[in-house]
Amino acid sequence: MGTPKNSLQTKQLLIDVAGLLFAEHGYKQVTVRDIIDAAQANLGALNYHFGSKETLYGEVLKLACERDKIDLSVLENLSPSDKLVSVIRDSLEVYTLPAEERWWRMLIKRECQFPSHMFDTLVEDHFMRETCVVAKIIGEVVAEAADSEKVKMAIVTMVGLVDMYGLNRDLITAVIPELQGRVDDLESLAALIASCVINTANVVQ
Amino acid sequence: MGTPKNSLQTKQLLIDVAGLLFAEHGYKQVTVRDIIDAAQANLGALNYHFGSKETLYGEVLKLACERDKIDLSVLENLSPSDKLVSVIRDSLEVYTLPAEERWWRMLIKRECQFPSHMFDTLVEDHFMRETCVVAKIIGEVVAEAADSEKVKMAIVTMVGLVDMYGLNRDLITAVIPELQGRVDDLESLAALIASCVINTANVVQ
DNA sequence: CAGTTTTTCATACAACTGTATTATTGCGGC
DNA sequence: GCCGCAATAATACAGTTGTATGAAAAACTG
Repeated sequence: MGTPKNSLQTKQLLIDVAGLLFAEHGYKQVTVRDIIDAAQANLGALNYHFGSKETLYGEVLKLACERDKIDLSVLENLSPSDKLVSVIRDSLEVYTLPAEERWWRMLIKRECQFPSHMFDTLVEDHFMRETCVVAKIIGEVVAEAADSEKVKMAIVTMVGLVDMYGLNRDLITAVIPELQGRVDDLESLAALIASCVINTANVVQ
Repeated sequence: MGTPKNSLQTKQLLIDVAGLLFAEHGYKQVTVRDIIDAAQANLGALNYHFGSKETLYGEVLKLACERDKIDLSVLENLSPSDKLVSVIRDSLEVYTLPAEERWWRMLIKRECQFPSHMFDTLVEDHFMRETCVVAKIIGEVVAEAADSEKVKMAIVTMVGLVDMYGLNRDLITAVIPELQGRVDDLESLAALIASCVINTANVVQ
């Protein structure tokens, strides 16, 4: 027996498969046997590479953070307000992708729903950075300092609405089926959210 | 042995304790032994009254829906826009209460995060009804029909922002500690959210 | 090719989890 | 006072879970 594939392949595959499963069903709901089955690997392999389920989760979350970084390259040469709409649209778009291509975002949300020992790391290494990126963009649009409370509140509004219209799109259409077309129209949705973000910055004093 | 308290007391206590635990840690994370320990009851009692953990959860969720209904009595004699702000403030206030007095809201959110076999019931028996109540209030404020898509989108914005500023208040202050004062000022927060709700209805066409 | 290291595999194990079983206790009606 | 019913208690059990072990296979090194 023992038909080892490339070691790095197996390790990376385990992380990827675990990420998908953790994101979809939550950490506790997924067993190590679910993971090795989906990865067509062996219990020993998981134990060998990671030692424990918890350690595996740590590596999964680290990968998720890397993949979830905002892509700034597409924003060059855009006006401030177009940058904002673009960032929002891209963020919404993530939720329309098949699960295999967006598990990292889901996983990060799960970590916020059930904070683990990695939560503080997530805040410091990921959210802090991403928040700064968004702050600069919004600051330009509303002509305020990026570290002003107006802008910071606007960020919160943005995240809240992106989560609602993106993450909870199934909930929305379950309760209000007539909105199906609305939540599918990412362009209009992004414009709507952007206007609420700007509105927030204007209302806060 | 066997020092039975009043039967209804024990059953109700189990539901209440289970609700608190399920809401805080999630269904799967809580074991039946956690529940009976916290309720100072016995495994047999749980099995006798409910037969299974899943059935217990069903009763817990049903209770949660009852307790989460919007209280309309405080809204009489208020102007439409004051009604809206009042509903938002009350909804935000829930998240400032100690866990024992707000587990029902948390539990309902958890059901949305990890839908169980009860999800459809939750949508039909709870969300549908609550949505209609809010729709009427918003409809009055923006002078649109309660079943218009403008109003329906405004509801989504409202829920999204209440969740963000309420449910995720710990996340907000972890990432942006400077906003501590902002998320504690429910009155200003309610006004802010209301303005975004109205803005949504105006932007949507 | 030989020797070493890395990786995989099958299996074992103790702890935990939901549920069932059986006996025991308290209470109301006669 | 006693009998039937409702409720509680202690224990048992089978299935699952995360992790450990040791042997086998592959990959790498010289």
